[in-house]
Amino acid sequence: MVIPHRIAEEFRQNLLNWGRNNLINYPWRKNRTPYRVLVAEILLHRTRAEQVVPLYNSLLSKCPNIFSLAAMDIEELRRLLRSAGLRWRVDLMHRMARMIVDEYGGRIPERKEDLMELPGVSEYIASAVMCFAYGHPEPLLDTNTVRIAGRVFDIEIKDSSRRSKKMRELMRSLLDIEKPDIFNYAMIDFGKKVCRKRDPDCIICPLQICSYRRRFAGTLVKK
DNA sequence: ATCCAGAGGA
DNA sequence: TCCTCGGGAT
Repeated sequence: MVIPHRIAEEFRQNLLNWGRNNLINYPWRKNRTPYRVLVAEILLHRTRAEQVVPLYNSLLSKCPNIFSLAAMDIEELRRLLRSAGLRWRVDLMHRMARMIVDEYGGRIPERKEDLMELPGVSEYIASAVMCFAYGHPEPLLDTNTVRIAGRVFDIEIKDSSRRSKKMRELMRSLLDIEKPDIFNYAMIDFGKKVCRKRDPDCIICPLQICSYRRRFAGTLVKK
């Protein structure tokens, strides 16, 4: 699935323009050190962002850097993050912190291959750190961004599409090379606020080339 | 009941 | 290329 350059550019500019006034101001978007981005992305793993905010703040006050996280008592860490569920994720995060201290002297790797060697870190979290912390133009495939691409370009989306290489190349062709972080934030927030999974707000959608919109509008008229 | 800024294991 | 993990919000 190749998107014509002009269509991709139009999509890119429309999305960036929407993001200009609609990006959400999460705490992990303010001071984007590699450690803070990494911790946030792990907490955001299959967990709603609004639910992560208080946990992220309390975790960072307890563990302001990778060394304090690696030295943190595992039981205390489990208690701190209990309400987020996915308890095994806490153990992976702790193992990850110790590995970064032991093998990288406490510096978060800047190579994607190195990041993906860390426990609990795979394609998405590695790409997020590369983009948001280090400024590299990596596309992000998550539940929001894949859904948007599927609707806008009329591609059938399965749960496995997040790991699809073709979908990744499509997302890369849409990505804004100059502002990859803003583009990815805009994609995530647009998927959350407008192009929602349930009840998408097609009325205010600034993107004009979506086939899903036409189908949805049709059902609205019938009603 | 369904879904959530996915990753690990089979 | 399947499936499971998890508490919490809607």
